[in-house]
Amino acid sequence: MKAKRVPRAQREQQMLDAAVKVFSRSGYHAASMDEIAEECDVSKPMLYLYLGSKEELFAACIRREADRLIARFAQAADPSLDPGEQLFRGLTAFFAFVADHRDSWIVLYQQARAQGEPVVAEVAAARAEVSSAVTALLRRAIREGVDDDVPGPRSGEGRPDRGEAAAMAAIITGAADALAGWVLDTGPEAAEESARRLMSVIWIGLEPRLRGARYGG
Amino acid sequence: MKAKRVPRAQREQQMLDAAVKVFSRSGYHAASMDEIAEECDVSKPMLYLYLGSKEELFAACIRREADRLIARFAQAADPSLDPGEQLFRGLTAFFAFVADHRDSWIVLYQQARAQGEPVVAEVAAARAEVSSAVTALLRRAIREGVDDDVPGPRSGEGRPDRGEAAAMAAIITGAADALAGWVLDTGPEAAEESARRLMSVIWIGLEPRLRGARYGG
Amino acid sequence: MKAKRVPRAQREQQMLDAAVKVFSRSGYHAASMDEIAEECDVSKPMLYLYLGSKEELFAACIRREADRLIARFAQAADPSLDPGEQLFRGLTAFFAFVADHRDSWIVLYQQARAQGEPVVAEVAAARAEVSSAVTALLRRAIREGVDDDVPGPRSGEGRPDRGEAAAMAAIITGAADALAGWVLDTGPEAAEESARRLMSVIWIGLEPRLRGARYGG
Amino acid sequence: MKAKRVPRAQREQQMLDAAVKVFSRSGYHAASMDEIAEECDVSKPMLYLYLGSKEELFAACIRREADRLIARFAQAADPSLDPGEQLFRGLTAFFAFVADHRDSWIVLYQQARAQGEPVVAEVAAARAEVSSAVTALLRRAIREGVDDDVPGPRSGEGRPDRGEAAAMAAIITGAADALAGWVLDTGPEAAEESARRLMSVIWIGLEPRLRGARYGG
DNA sequence: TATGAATGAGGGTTCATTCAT
DNA sequence: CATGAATGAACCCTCATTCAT
Repeated sequence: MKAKRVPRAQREQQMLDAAVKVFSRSGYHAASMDEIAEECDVSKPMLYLYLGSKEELFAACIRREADRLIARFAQAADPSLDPGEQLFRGLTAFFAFVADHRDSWIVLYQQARAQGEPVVAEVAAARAEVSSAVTALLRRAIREGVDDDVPGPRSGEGRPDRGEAAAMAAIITGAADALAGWVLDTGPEAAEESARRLMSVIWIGLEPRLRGARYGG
Repeated sequence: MKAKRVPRAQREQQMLDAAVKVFSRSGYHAASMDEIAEECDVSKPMLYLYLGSKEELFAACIRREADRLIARFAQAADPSLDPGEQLFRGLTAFFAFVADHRDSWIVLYQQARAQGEPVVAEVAAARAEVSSAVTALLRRAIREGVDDDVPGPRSGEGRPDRGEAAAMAAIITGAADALAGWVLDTGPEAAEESARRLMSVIWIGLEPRLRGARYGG
Repeated sequence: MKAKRVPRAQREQQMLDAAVKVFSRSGYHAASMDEIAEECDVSKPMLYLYLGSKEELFAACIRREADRLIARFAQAADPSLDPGEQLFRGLTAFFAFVADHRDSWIVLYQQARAQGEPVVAEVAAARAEVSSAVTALLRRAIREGVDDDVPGPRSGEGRPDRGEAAAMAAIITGAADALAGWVLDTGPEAAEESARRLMSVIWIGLEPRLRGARYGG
Repeated sequence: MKAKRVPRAQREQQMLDAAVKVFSRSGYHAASMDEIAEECDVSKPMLYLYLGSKEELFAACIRREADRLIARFAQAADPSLDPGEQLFRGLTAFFAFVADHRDSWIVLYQQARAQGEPVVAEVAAARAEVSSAVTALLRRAIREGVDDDVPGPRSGEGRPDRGEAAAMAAIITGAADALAGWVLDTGPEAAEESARRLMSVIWIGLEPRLRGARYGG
């Protein structure tokens, strides 16, 4: 209908905005390119010209939103702080992001998991990046013994090996994702409050664990 | 090919088996009724006669698999045990289920989340049931003070209110789901080992929390 | 609209009939599957179910029509006859086929040549079969010296080598195709008349050539 | 990229060059205006400004290439020579043209035939011009008795009527086209050699025929 | 109980073509 | 002279769903 001239770079962002909105609302498969095109007041051929295909469009969404999320987390988790504080601030940033970008997070968390082979690579890459940020944090914590003046096994059988950090990262991100979903479902609360909730459950157990304590002796 | 006469109840189970397999392999939308019909060697009209529609078929899958999962969990989490042991055994049962019924779990965890409005109700109901099992366990723990001979605030500002148990349940199930996915991706391990991993992070923190301790004071 | 039940084998033939008609009328690219479906009073999904894709449908047309044409030619060119008579009868059969199956021939001759890579293989195979029938005939003629009681170089520099027979076959089939087109454009005539026209130009020169005579000494 | 100012006449030739290349490579329908525009480093609006539409562009290609081909043929077939020599030299020029302008010939011969109603007129006109050059040559030959000192029926029942010359022209051009295609497929050879091949089959028979001889008495 | 035959509807993709600059 | 931005219209293909047997 209206044919307002807009430079390419800007149009692409509009398109991604619309796509995230629609993918979040309907899911990847149920979303139609017509719907997305209409959402950003552009004809379908423009979508294809700029973003290539539905699949590539979805991948571009994932990439953009994951980058944003990671940036927020990384910026908040200042490495000069001690690990617990880092994680707390990172999680606070994460919950703030979810509250601000509801749609982005739904696409990343709910839609991204369900796709088949073609999209999975991009998604896996994005999620891996998130996880590895946390993994890195945990590894640093393990290396440094969390807190140098606290006694505990510096190394030994109980001490979590470096590979286990990945499992812990999975646990933490999974727990954070789930809590974010719960907050979305039950009504908003301050990001700090959510982060504290999670830390209260996780960190209090994680800290001893990092020093080698295990459940069940 | 051949038209073997099979009683209805049995045929329905075959159909559900095939559907779970195909939904897990291709995802809800990408899965076609043709594919499912072929998988269980039945003509499409039979599928529709017995299960109604694609949506209803999916809902039936969710229902059956969720029931199985919950049954396993409930059976393992003997209420006469103390809460920590209950949770440990429940999680062990859960990880064993995931290992045994890979497809079922993929459908429940990865596909179910991504669907749009029509399917979502059934899925929500199923997940709610899982969560409420855990929530119930936590509430009992809170009520009983976890462990009666340990000092701590029986009730007070720090004490988690009954509503918060739901948030904790979300955290635990989310963490368990994520860890299950991690195990599936990185190679198998004993269900007990996974459960211990998770308990090591979660329970050591959860226990004090249940008595009122919070992160950050 | 009408949903008359017709067994598959028969429907497939109807579809091929319609496809040949439409491809001949509009050309491969301009022809739409809708058009073809309507022509044979069947819905598009049936076309795809039975014939696979537009490309495969076209290939199936080529294959069927080429087989028919070759069968007619081969049946007429009784190998017990002498080569000239064989060729004459074969050509007569060819011109009769073109007159009877105008559409088939248009698809084979005019459409088949113009297609890109994907279709080209099937077409090439079909055309090769036609050419090789003629090539075989010519080779036999060369081997037998055409007519044993006529003097001429049995073998020698002037004698066409076996490879050259392929060039001659190309010439003959090309000439026949072109003459068929001319007849279609200028009005019908008896197949025998067309064959005699062609033989008058070609065979009178071909016969000496087969014995080694060349233009330009 | 860069917007070099180029005078119209020259730009049009560049466009036709590019169009011939692309049409030959992809076929008329599969060729896209984008592809053509890119091939000659010009924006699409310029194509439309100068050449009008895809159809007109194709017609312009046909016209230009056909003119070139006819010019080569006419220049070589010096009317002062005797008909056989004329045809031989004309064919040699033709085969040389095909070898030099592979793309042009593919468009003229393979693509032009397959198009639907709108383009067909231009193509028919071009082909008619080619054929009529040969027809004129043959008519002159018939009128002159080919070779005045050779006995034969100057006129009579067997003598080919003037209309039949068109059929012969069709045969010759068809045979030449087919042989050109065969040469393109099987590897290059001198244009003279191809012409001699064709003359060896055709002319040796054509010459008597022009004097009234027919196959089958 | 069981199925081969059939379709309405809609999705992704591409193309020739035109403004506005 | 030259173009980046934009679109209406079609086309190929697939799917959930239903008759008629």
